Amino acid sequence: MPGLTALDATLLGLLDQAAQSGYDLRRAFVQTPLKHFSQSPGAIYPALRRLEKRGLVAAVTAARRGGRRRRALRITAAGRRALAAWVGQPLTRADVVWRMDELALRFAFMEQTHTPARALRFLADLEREVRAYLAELRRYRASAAPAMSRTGLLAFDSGVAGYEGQARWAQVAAKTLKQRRSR
Amino acid sequence: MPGLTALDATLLGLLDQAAQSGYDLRRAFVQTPLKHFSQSPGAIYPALRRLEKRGLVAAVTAARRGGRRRRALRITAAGRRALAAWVGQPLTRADVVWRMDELALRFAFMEQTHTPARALRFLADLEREVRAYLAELRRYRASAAPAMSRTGLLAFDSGVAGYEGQARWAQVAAKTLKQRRSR
DNA sequence: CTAGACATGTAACGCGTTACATGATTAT
DNA sequence: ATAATCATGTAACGCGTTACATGTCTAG
Repeated sequence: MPGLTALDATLLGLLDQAAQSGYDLRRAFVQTPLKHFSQSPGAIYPALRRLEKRGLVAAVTAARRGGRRRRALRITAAGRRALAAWVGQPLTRADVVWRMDELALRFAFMEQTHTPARALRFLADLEREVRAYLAELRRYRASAAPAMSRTGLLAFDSGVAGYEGQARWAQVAAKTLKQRRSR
Repeated sequence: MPGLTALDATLLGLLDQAAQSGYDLRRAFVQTPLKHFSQSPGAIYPALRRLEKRGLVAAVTAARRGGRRRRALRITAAGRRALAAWVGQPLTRADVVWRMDELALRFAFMEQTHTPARALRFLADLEREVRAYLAELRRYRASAAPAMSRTGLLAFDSGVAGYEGQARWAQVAAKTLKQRRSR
């Protein structure tokens, strides 16, 4: 069984919240900040087909309510397991370097698939990995800065600032989760 | 003439700094934070081929210095024009939503292709577009927050914090460029 | 003379994007 | 009757990733 793409996982996560049609899902992508993760029907419909073929989603009795035939989809037990596995993957340095936005998605769906304690561990792992990568970036900056252009250096610093923000966010998010948990 | 991918543009930008071989370029990707933008030879070599076919880069007399044959490449006049056009594209909302990292790249290479005044305009455009998008995100948050899970909301806030950081960075970078310019 | 670093590639595969194509229903 | 909206797709195309395949020079 191959893994899930970020789009696959997002679709599963939304279907886990409520059964709905491909059109509803597409609207959720287009009309909300989820648009960041795709919005073209040429990606969403084929992805749903693949998920159906793998048994991770299934069609529910097609109600037709105005418009054309509606094929509402629901997530299956196997689908929930696949989503949980995707969310719960070990957090690696590679994720931090290449897939930071996917990490945010994984955290967003964590409440649907894991315990709050697990979410806290995710945040601790994230902060650790991000700070380790920050140290690497600062070492690189110290050695390469003299040869870089001004705009090159500023662009680099923008990336560093982004990771610093993520590290801070992980701290604050952990604190928030703990507070809400104790009440 | 089709556009350039981010990888195409990065290769052109590096070759604009110094003529070098595919292997040198690949090393630059693997060993520096450029790794964020790819590192596989299966992407870099085909991209170089395409650029050569389009006349944007050209081989220089192949010196062989240890190892195997080395095909050093240099950027052509057409290549510099293509790079400048890529860097100087109008900055759109779509860039902010889907291609934030490419915007950083464009700014990084801006000193090679444009005047400092143009770099300042880029930063002003960036800040304006990011703040406009932030307003949209906050409107969405206000309406959708009640229905969102705790981790979902926190993940959303991480994205908001990221964009806030970018807006602040654009301000600071502009100030820095102006200072260095007046001295 | 073998191992490893140097240097350049290719083949298979999957996915996403853009652009287009329908068909049905509601509003004017 | 026509336009717009709802709803679901497909086809072409390009690109990137992973994994593999060489060939050459240097160090031990």
